Amino acid sequence: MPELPEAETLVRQLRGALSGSVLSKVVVRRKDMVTGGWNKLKLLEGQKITAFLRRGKFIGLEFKETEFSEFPVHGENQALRLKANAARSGLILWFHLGMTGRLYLRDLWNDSDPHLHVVLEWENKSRKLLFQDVRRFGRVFVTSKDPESFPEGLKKMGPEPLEVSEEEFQRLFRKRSGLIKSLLLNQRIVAGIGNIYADESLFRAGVHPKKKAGRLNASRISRLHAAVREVLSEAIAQGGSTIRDYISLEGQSGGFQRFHKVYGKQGQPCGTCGRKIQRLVLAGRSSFFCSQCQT
DNA sequence: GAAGGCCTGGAA
DNA sequence: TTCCAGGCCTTC
Repeated sequence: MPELPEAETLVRQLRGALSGSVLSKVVVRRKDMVTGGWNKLKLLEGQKITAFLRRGKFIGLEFKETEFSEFPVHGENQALRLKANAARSGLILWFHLGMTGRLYLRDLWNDSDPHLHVVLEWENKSRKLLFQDVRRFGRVFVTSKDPESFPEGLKKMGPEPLEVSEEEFQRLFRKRSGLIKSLLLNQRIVAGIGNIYADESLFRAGVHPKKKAGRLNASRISRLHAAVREVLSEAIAQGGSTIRDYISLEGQSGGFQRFHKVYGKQGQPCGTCGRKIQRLVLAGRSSFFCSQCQT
């Protein structure tokens, strides 16, 4: 459920709360939540955050070795040399929140919480950054700054929907045989859209979720492009949507769920035409739509 | 293109 | 007790 607007909200709040902070301690409480070697997180201890990134639904904290430890490492200690080399190019700590992942700040953490997987402590800061995930669909991992080192999911991700031009958007969906909603959810085509914002965007664009993309004419794809951008921008302005699990860095709920027109509203009247909102299952997920307004 | 599996808590 | 939520990957 944390989709692009929720990730963007968290990134903005992280930027406000942790800019320039030095990571003093990493506690990995559940190693299998970290892909590609949990001990790589340990390399980040002593490093300073230099940038806050978002790509699709992924949240990235970019680190750089602090000035003191930037001195070249002499001697035969391989681990230290590797650490120094890695640090020189810059490392990124990535989070994907899956469905129930949470990233938030707290002074204290509960050692008996089985869902608290990673704790990050900061120099001169009492608050810790906690990564919690009940259903464990989320992931944490470290890469270098070089996109070639990114895992497939990040490397092959499609363009950002808030940046993609209309021409490119047309190209992405034109002549495709797949169902439009499946394609919207496909991160390799366009990044960051999940079930909620796919349904809301399709409603706004007046497009039925089971419409084959290739059957949409240019003006309808154009309308969908605009709808996606509007829905995502408005959701960001509202701090995302909280259906059940999502909370912001400060533990607040999002506000955009109040503006949902179809998601989760099966049986309720459509705000535009009054017909009952319907639900169908597509690619294993619920799809909510208005059969009158969406064709 | 569909379906199953991962995973858990809460609803039916 | 069973079912359902769904991001993402694998398998058919």
